[in-house]
Amino acid sequence: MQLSEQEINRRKSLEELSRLGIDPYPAELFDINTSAREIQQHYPGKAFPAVSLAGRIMTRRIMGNASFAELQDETGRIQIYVRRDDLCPGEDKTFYNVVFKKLLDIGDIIGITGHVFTTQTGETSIHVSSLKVLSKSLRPLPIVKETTDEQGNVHLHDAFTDPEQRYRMRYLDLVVNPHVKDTFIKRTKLVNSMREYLNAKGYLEVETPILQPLYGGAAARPFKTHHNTLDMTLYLRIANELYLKRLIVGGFQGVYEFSKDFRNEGMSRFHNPEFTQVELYVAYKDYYWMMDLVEAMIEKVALDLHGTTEVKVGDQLINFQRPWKRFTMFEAIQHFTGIDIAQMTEAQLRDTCRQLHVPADETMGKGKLIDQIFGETCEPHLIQPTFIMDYPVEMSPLAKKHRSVPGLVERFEAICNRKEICNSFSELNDPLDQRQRLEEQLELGKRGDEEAMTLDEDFLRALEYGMPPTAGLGIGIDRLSMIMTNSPSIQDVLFFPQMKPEKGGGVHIEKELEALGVRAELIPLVQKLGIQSVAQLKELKPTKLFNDLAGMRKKLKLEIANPTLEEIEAWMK
RNA sequence: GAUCUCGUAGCUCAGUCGGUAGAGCAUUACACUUUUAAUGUAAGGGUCCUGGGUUCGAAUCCCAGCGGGAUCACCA
Repeated sequence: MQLSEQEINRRKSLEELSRLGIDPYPAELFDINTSAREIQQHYPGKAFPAVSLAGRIMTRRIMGNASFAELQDETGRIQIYVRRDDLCPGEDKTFYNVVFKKLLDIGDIIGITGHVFTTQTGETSIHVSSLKVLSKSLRPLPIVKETTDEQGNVHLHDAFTDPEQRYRMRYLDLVVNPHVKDTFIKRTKLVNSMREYLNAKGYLEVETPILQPLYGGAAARPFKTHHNTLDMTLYLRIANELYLKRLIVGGFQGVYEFSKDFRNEGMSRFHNPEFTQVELYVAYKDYYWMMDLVEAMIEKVALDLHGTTEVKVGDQLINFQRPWKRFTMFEAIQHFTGIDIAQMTEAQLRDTCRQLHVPADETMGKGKLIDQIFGETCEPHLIQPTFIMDYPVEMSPLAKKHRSVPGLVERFEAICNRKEICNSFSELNDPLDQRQRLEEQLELGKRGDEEAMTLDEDFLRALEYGMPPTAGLGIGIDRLSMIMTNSPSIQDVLFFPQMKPEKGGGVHIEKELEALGVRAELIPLVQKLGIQSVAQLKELKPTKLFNDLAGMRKKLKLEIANPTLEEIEAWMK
């Protein structure tokens, strides 16, 4: 492995610590009796004569025989004041002069004891009486500094902002970018808030299979895997709808599940291959009832997270206060375009698309055309939470037919900040109608629609035994978290968003090169040339590699013998 | 998949007309007993993403590729 100068320094410090009899990774626990936040909030109202806390060193200001450093724990930062003669009351000043000043670095984790006081500059600080190394950090931490100008604005310096680095190394992002932690804490609060709400209503939180023999409940391409013992194909679920409905058939009155679902589709600012939904099914209810529940629950979430129903998202202020605006899809289209499409035939809808400059093609049926017009002309205007009701039947094979309007289903979505945040129906519980709709989906599948639903005979069997009228709901937790935390990308609300694999970096390359007969002293040179695999090496022309290696040796001023061309040709075989 | 854009020190970024590669922080050394982006002095650190082309000469201009980001398309 190629170590940077700073990494080498830190490894040397590590050895030096061991030599001085200090275990850089001690096994025993370190007792903590407070936190940075607790001290910051309660001092000086409350005295802290004997604190013990632990955290990571984030800044250091060393001045001779006294030093300041900032310690960061889970709750925030606090300054510590370290004096030589406190740490080393006797003759031997090694622990301060060598261990603290030289062998510790930014990023190291230490535990301290001491008392809280206020410095001359007014900063609440801990006067350290003892210090213990808890974990030595071997890599330099990207240091973010902040200053506050006269207007009180905070400026960041050397911010760790590269999105790729932040997502790949979320642990670092969390250490150096404090607001990131807040986002994820809010996300968890959001889930807890919903869970409280649903539990208070007496609904049962359940778990259903992630590995499913048939994928259903949504229209999406699945991830496929294989079970060895059963020798069968299994799919990662794209939704859990069909399993939760089976539980309603089984007699539960309300069931819900926070579920990771998986869809093998494009990735974007709004799409990650695995994402979280909460799905809820309640017997003897319909979609109007569910609208009331959604309003109430999301309003509570906003209040729990922000203490108000108003949430700032980008430059919009979104208000989740009940009641939300309600439109049928036709009303929304009429509202935003002035055109009433309720009675239109397919041909008329196609004309309307042309008139409104909405892209449409010949494969689109009536339902798809309506959805297209809505998506193009209405969705971009829907900032405040709005319910859109009554969708074309073609697009909703699991929703019950509308009680009064033919061709529609009893379905609604809540749109907020131009995006769908939930989807809900009066669930289809007529087993014959359901079979027919799924068979239509099968037809679509045969015609090449990769997202068409499959036909799950066991699910239909369950419906045939009888499912009560039921209202169902799915809420995208990631999308809602984006809104509730003012995050522009789904990657900001996922700890570890899916990324392309990192390039190269195989640890075994050194051994493989050795096996080829490359001299040990030349291996770092080969790596320095950016060669990360044997295959890559073998693609090069021997003469080029020869030149490059010689050049690199010269550049690095290494006192080693250049490889000969014959030597290199031998590697290539 | 398309378009735009970026790639320079560990980090954040300058780099003029094509002419010896820069700053701050970080690192190393020394000084310093209340600092807070500590300070002062000194030092080390670079495949200027890769490959090709133009040129006496390329971080800089041209072409291709790789990687990242953004926008769009796809995503009931």
